Amino acid sequence: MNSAPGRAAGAASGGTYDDGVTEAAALTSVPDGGPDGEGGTLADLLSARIAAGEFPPGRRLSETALAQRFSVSRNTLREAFRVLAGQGLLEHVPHRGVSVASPRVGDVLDIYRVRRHLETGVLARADVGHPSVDRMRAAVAAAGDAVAAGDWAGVGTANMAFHEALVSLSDSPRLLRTHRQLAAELRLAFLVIGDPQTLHGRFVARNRSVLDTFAADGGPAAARELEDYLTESERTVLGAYARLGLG
Amino acid sequence: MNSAPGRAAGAASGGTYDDGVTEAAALTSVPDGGPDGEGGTLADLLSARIAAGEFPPGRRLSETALAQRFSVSRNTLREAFRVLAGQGLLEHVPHRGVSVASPRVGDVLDIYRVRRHLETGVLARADVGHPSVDRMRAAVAAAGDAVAAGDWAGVGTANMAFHEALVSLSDSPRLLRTHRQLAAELRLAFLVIGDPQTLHGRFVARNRSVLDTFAADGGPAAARELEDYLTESERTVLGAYARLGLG
DNA sequence: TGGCGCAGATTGTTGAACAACGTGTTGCGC
DNA sequence: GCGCAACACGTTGTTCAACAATCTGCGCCA
Repeated sequence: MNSAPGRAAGAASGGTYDDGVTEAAALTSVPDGGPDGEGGTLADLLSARIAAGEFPPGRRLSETALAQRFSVSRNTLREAFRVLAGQGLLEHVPHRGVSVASPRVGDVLDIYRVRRHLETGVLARADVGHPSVDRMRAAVAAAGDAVAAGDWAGVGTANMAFHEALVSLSDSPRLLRTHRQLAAELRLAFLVIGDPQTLHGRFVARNRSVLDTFAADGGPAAARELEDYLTESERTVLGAYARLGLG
Repeated sequence: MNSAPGRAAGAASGGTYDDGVTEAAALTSVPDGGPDGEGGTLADLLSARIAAGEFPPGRRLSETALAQRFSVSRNTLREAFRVLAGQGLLEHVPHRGVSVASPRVGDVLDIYRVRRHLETGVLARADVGHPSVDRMRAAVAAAGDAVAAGDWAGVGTANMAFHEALVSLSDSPRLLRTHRQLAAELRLAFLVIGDPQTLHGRFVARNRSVLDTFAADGGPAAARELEDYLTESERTVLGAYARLGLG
């Protein structure tokens, strides 16, 4: 997977982030322990900015420019780069710098393969009375509200919260960590496509349905439904990639 | 400075690594592309040393001491720390430094849970004609040779090669990456116990058996056998932990 | 047109310095 | 003696300036 410069989405060119603006960010370097939110570390801040689309996939990140931008030293920034590269959010090529990862078709295939493997396995073995079921329910409700409000970004985060809660059914920190990384990478793929409505809008009902099946008929039945759901989602993403000429 | 007096062997237990010895390591910072081996980056070098038991689990790693030891700057070392911490090999507590991760019982449980989930799932869906089957066979043979030679470290690496080849059956880079990290963490647990013969010796025959079942009866049957195998391995590790008073 | 070499820009790394934080110790009061 | 606050020390966090190593783009020449 050489770093073919993902010039994918047209959005890449527009973002002139290199205007002389410097942001003074309050970085504590100590995790604030909050359950969610962007955290206090530079890596978390960068991660949030990437997820927000401020640095589109494929964008090259200059050390000096970004260091000035965030009012940190190059060395500190490089440490954050290593963390994010380890999470698959950044691609690091020695002597050629880092750029925001730009998932290719092969990556999308792999991500969905692992997601299917992971999520269906968890759901099939899960206990219907697990506390995370409430979180799944809350996420479904939040997604519904967001849809009603036309807040597609909110739909996206609620959708991700649903699947994260689903993986939490396993009570496995490592499974959850792996899934978080997958979700972050997948979000990059969504940014490549750049059409949140098509991507997330159709699946809020499916989330609810999976949850209902889980409550009524148990894990294995819900897992089968989830597998179809994920495959359809994969097809949607791949279709969008093909339409963009990234096949 | 290029002496490199290789005092490796036997240094494991006492581990007074803070004698003024400085090792000049040839670090290229560009991955040498080799399929195995310790690679050229500082992070890879550190990782190999940790795996070799030179820095035992729980050991605190002083920045200035290690930087001198490897003849690198503190900043460079800190970048390597971030990489390894992202892989779960090091624990990083802000303002308190990094130490070699020391898996607790809960970690062992989680690692084996994920391994079962991952490896059995892969094996159940795998194709009997997959090229990695040859690698599995080679690993089994290598393990047999190592047992015959009494080379328990060799048995351990061959065992790990077997399971890595098994996961390769999925053709999924991300699954493979996750498994590599799990294996690295598990190796730390083995270092905590420190009895390679008991841990690896018993399982070479089981590897061969799983492989034969896979070839003869297909993936699902082999997966069932593998699950029992992993559960027994987990029990062995947990038993050793309990015996050490780490329960 | 196509390859060559050079200059500029960027990354990789170093060393020193200081700030911020944790930790262990000292000394005091009780 | 015991508990507790102030202090000194060591370590980590971060910055800065500099240089080496490497990549990239451009002009040049055949």
